[in-house]
Amino acid sequence: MSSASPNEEEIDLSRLQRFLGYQLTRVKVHVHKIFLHRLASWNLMATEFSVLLLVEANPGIYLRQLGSALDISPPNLVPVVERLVSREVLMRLPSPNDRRLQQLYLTDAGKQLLQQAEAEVKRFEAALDQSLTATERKYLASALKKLIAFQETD
Amino acid sequence: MSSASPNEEEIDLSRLQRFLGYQLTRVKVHVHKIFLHRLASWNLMATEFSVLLLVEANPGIYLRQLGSALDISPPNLVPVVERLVSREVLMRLPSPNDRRLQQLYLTDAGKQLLQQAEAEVKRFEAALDQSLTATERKYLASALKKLIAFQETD
DNA sequence: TATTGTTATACTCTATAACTATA
DNA sequence: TATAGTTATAGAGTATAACAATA
Repeated sequence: MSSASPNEEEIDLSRLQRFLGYQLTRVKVHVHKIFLHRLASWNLMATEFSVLLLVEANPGIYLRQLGSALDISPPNLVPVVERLVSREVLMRLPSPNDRRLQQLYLTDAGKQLLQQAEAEVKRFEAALDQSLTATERKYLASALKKLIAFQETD
Repeated sequence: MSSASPNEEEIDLSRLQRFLGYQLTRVKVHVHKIFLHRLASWNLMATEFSVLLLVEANPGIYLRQLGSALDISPPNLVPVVERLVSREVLMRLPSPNDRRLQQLYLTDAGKQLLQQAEAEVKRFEAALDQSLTATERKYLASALKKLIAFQETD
């Protein structure tokens, strides 16, 4: 054959791959896809899983607290909470002290859902961990901690 | 004061923070935000920057090749390419051998834009690198390489 | 038949402004 | 006035089905 299929030809990715930002994006997208596939049985997205986990760890948390913990603005968090309330895994109860506030709690169904989903996530995380050496895990953790604290200098 | 503002109260993030997938997502989002802010002067988004870089590194590349290199499906890549063509930084030329194919090239304006943007990205990447130790850089790189190759076992 | 690029569509995520009800 | 939650809206990313032109 004189002309191969375009997809089989060699593409030079080196100029892009040397950027840490590019690597982080690719890894996040890749890991996120497998994560979603694992959670698909419970019809949960990553954000929804995080919301359930944080509400169980912090019963009575307010929407704004949840949003700042997850870096999601209140307008963007409302539909997520709304979906979970509709599924009856999350409850919104008005705060007795301040009627502007809504306190969030898991329902019994929500606790059961989270228990199963978290077990699956832990299996996934164990597999991820096992793909790395102890040294890689150690310095990956410290590097990620520094990168999350990275701020612009100018 | 007997009741503090909700946002000032302590939220327990520990159950979430121990997950590598959560850490990766948070770091990616954080670094991506600063990256976008740096590129804002050139009115470029991360995907657009990647497209320009890959096209310059691979003149005449086809849309499908570009898409598989960036893990973006053809329907989702078309509007990105369209925007860049409208800005006259990217050119689409029909392939002489196969009239279904469109070969992509940078215009002179595109080359100039990329040169400035890439210099800015390199400054950003240098600052990122400087926030890490040599050991962290080394094992972060090898860990990310393994994670991008991670596949589901079942 | 199979493939490239494209159109259409829908859903999620993100970002901003403005509204309501409470304080 | 200030704040919590909400509504509305728009842009960007992601996913799938289907189409026309070409091979």
